[in-house]
Amino acid sequence: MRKKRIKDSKKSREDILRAAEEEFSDKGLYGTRVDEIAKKANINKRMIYEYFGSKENLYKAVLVEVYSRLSQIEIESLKNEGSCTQKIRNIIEVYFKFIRDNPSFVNMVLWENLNKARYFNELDIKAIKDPTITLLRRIIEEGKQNGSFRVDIDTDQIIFSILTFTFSYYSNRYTMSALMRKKLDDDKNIQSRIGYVTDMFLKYMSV
Amino acid sequence: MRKKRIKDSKKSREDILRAAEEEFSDKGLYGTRVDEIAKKANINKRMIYEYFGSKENLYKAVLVEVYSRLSQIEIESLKNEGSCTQKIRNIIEVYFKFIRDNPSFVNMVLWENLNKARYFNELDIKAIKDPTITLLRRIIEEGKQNGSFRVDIDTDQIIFSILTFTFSYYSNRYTMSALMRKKLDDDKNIQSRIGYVTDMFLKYMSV
DNA sequence: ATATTATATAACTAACCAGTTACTTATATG
DNA sequence: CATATAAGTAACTGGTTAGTTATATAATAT
Repeated sequence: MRKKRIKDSKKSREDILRAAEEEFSDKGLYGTRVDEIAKKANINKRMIYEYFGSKENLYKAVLVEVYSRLSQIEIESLKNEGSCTQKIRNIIEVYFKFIRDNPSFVNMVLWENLNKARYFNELDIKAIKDPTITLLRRIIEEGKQNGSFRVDIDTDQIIFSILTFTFSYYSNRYTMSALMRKKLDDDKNIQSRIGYVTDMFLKYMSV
Repeated sequence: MRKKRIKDSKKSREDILRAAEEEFSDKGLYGTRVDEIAKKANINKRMIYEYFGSKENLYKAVLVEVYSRLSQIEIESLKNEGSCTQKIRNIIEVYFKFIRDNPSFVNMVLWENLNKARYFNELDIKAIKDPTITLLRRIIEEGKQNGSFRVDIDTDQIIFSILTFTFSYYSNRYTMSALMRKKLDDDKNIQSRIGYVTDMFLKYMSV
C-alpha cells in the first residue's frame, strides 16, 4: 500500500524529474513507461501530465538537467589557475571523472545521437555548452602564443579529440570491455587511461 | 494494394533481414515495430515468426550480420603489405571509411552499449572480432621489434585509441556537429580528420 | 470557520502491438 | 496428374500504454 503524499509541488516535480532521469537514461524515450516513472517517483501518473504536459516534454526536461550539470563543472574547472599545460591536464581529468560519476549523462547523449540529436537541437543545448568550448579554445590559443604549444596544431581537432576521448571511454565501455577483456570501469584502468591520454595529447601539442 | 509474393524462402529471409536491419538500427529493439518490418519487407508478419522465431532473435541475427560485415573488411585490410607505419596508416583509413559507409553498424553498437552489451555478449561477438585485435596487436609488436615504434608505448592503449577515434567520429556526429558548428559527415571534414588522427598516432608511436 | 484553489487519486479509454490461429495457394516430385 | 509440403495470407487475441476524466482532499486567504 502506497502512502499518501503531503502536498508539495516543488518536491513532486523534483521526484518526477529524478525518476524520469533514471528511466529515460536507462531505456530511452520509447522504452520508458510513464507508469514506471510514476511508480518510481511514488506519485500519481496524472501529476506527470500536470507538471510536464507530456512524456516528450519530460524527456526534454531531463536532457536539459543533465547537460546543465556538466556545464557547471566544466566552467568551474576551466577557471583554475596554472600553466596552459596544467590546464589541459586538469580539464582531461575533470572530464573523465565527471563522466565516470554521471552515467545518465553519457546515456542521454547516446540516446540523442541515435535520435539524430533531435531534442538536443530543439532545445539548443549547444548554447549551454558553448562557454566551455570557447574557454578550451582560448586556453589552446594562449598556449600557442606563449610558446607552450606548437602553432601548427589545429585547435578544433584537439578540442574534438579531447571531448571524444573522455566521453567514448565510457560510452563504449560495455562492448569495449568485452573486446579488450578488461573491466573498463575499474578504477585502476581509469587512472592509467587518464595518464595515457594526457601524455599523448601533451606530447602531440607541446613544442 | 500490395502485390503477392512469388514463393522463394531464401529471398524472403533476406528481405526480412534487410528491412529489420534498417528498422532496428534506426529505432532499437523496443522502438521497432514488427509490423513495420513486415511492411518494409513486403511480406506477411507471420513469415517473420516462421523464419526467425521472435523479434528478439531477429534482432540478434541483425547484430551478427553487421559485425560479420566489418570483420571481413578488417581481416582483408590487415593482410596488406608494407611497413608497420604504412599498415597503421592503412587500418585507420579503412576503419574510417567502413564506418562512414555503414551507419547501421554504428547504430547497432550504440544500441548494444545502451543495452549493456547484452546481446553482444550472449552471441559472443568478441569471438568474431578477436582475429582483428590479435592482428593489430601483432603489427604494433612487430613495429616495436624492428625499431619503427617506441618500445615503451602500451599496445592495448593504442589499439583502444584507434578503435575509439574512428568509431566515435561517427557515433557522436549528431551532437558533435551541433557543438562544433561543422558538418562532420562532410567528405572534406572526414578527410582532414583522418589525416590529423593518423598524424597524431604516428607521432606518438614512432621512435 | 469557510471558500477557494492547488495538489492528489483511481479508474477509464482508445490505440497499439507481439505473437497466434486457421486457412489458402504455389511448387516440386513420384 | 496427384498430392505433399513449403510458403503465403487475413484476421484475431490478450495484454500494454499514453493520455484523460471525474472526483477528493489538504493548504491557504479572507
